[in-house]
Amino acid sequence: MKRKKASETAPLEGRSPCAVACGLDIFGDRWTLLVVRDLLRGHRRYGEFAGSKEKIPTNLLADRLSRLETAGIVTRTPYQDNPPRYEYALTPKGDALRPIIRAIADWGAQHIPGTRRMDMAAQAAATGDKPSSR
Amino acid sequence: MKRKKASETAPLEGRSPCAVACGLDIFGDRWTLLVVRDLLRGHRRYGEFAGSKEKIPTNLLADRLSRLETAGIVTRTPYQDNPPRYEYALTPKGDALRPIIRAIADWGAQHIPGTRRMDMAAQAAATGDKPSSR
DNA sequence: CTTTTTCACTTGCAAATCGCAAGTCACAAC
DNA sequence: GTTGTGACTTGCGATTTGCAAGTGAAAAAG
Repeated sequence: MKRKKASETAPLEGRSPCAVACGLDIFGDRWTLLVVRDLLRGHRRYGEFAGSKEKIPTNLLADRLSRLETAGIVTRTPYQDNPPRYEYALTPKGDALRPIIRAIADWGAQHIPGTRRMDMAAQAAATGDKPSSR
Repeated sequence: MKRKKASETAPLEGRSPCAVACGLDIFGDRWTLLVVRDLLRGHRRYGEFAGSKEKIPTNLLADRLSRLETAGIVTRTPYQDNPPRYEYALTPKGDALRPIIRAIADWGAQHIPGTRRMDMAAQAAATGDKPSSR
């Protein structure tokens, strides 16, 4: 059980006072922002994340979810007691990552051939962007 | 000597057609976007990147620079012949990463106590943002 | 009521990556 | 000629990945 200690709003490592550096300490890896992307798409349960086409290894999925929880980005609430099952949701702090995902999706769609922005629920609504304007 | 082959605009691994996933395959790690940040700040030479306060290990710096080069995000041009010395600069594709760095800086400054957005040269000008309004 | 599935994770482990320290190479300075 | 500087490379132990298989409990199937 990795649910050891969160010591509230942990100061993390903090390798520098730079917001970019510290942000990357939290989600700078190949999987974390992908589970955030799935959360933004409305995924709530372990199996839904594991079922995404990128096929995250289940041990990493469990690890990333628990890190995101201790980082205050997702919440983990039981939706059934026996056997204990939880569902995950973004906190406001997690939802605030949306512009980052958006920016990455924009860049990728424009600069990596063969990729496309996939539907992100309520994407336009949340940022006030017009679908037809850029 | 990691300068092996770039095979033009390589199709990369491409673990899915998702722009976010493929973007993360390129810069989804703790250091890559940090050197992009430094490039946006105007850093040009190896020593300048190595001198940033996050203290990237030099072997990783060399590796990240060559990956960024093969990804078409930075260019490496000699500024002296003997001994051969190069300087690095962002391509347009690399400069297009600016909104991502911006989004991360915004998020970090707002959600990670003790961090702040550091000056990013010509940040406002490139995005049409007003420095005094937020 | 016994067997099979499903869900949500763990565990094991080989292979890849990281990060620190030290080394190299060529010239420039002292 | 000894030291310094810039740009890397090399070694290597420690950590992290990623794949496969296992676990536990209930729900569905036979």
